[in-house]
Amino acid sequence: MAEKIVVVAGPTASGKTALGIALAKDFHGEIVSADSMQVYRGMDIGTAKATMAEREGIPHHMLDVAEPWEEYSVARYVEQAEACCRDILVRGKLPILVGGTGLYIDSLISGRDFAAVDSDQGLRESLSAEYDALGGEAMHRRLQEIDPERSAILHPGDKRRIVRALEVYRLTGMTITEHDRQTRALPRRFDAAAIHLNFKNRSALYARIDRRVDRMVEQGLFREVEGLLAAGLSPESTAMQAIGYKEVVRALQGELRREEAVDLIKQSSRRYAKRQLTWFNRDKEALPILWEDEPDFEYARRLSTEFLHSRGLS
RNA sequence: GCCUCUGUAGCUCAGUUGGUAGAGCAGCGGACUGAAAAUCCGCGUGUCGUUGGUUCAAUUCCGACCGGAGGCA
Repeated sequence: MAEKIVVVAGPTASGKTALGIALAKDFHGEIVSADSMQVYRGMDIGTAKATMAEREGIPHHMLDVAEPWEEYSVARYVEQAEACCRDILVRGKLPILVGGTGLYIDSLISGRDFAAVDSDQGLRESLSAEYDALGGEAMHRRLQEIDPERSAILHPGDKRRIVRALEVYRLTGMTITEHDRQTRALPRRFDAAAIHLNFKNRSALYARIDRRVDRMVEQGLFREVEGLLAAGLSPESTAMQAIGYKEVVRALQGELRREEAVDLIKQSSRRYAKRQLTWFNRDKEALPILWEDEPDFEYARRLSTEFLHSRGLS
C-alpha cells in the first residue's frame, strides 16, 4: 500500500502557499514544492517563492535545487521529490506537495518512470532542426510509420511531442506508446489526498493575479532579472522562458516598454492560470475549495482538516 | 455656424451592386508522460450609433438626430 501524502494544487495566486503552511503546522507536515520554476535558485520574486518569514519555520523542499542555466526536467523532479517525500515519511512527518505544475504532481504520485529513456540533447536538436526544415506534416508522417497510435493523437503542429516521440524511438527502439503503456502499469508511488483551490468567479482570480504582478514589480522583479542576465544567464535558457521573466528580458532589451511588459505578464499569467485549471479539473477525487473574492484560510483549514481526517490522516 | 469624412465583435478594421455579417488581436473551451510558467488544438461571442422613410425585405439606399475626427470660417 502506497503511503499517504497531501497535495495542495490550484492556479497561480490562489493561495496554495499559505494553505500549505497552515496544514503543515496542523498535521506535522513539511512542504514539498511542485513548481517547475521555483526549482531555480535566484528566481524568487517572479516565481512568488515563499519567503523565509512566510515559511514560518516549516521546512520547504524542492526549492532552489537547480541553477537557472541548467536544464531541468520532470524526470529529475520526480527523482528528487520522491527522495524528499520518502525521507519526510521516514522521519514520521507528512509530505505536503504544494504547487501548480500539474505534470510534476501527477508524475510523482503516479508510478510514472522516465529513467528507462535517457534524453539526448544533440538528438533532440537535430530532430527539431529536421522538423523546421521538412515541416510538421512530413515529421508527422514519419512518426505514423513507426508509431501510428501516437501519431493519431498528435497534431502535425505539435513539434515538441512529435520530436520527443521520435527521440524516444531512436534512443530505445521502443515506441513512446509502448513506453507509456509500461509506465502506466507501474504501481502508484503515493496515495494522495488532493485539495484544489480556485475562486468562484474567474474575475476575482484575475484581479488577484493583476495585483500580484504589480507587487512583484514593486518588489524588484526588473532588478532580479537584470541581475540574472548580468551574471551571464542566457535569455534563451528554459528558466528565462518563465512568465514574468521572458517579458522583462524583452523590456530590458528595449523591445518593449516597461508598462507593456507588465501588461503582458498579467495576460500570460491569466492564460497560464486557465491552463492550470483545465489540468486540475480532470481530477474528480480532489476536494475543491472555492474562494469568494478573497481567500478565507480559516474556512479552508476547517474543510481541509475534515477531508484529511476522512482520508485517514491526522 | 458651414463643409467633408466617420460610427459594424472587448479593440483595430473589412464587407454586404438590399436577403440580419468576417479577419487579426483580445476572450472562451480543451489536450498534455524527460523543455510543462513550455507546447499544441478548437470556438465568433454582434440591437451593424439612434430614429423615421422607401422596399416583400434595410446593417447596406434616402432624411433627421446623436457621438467622433478633420477642414473652412
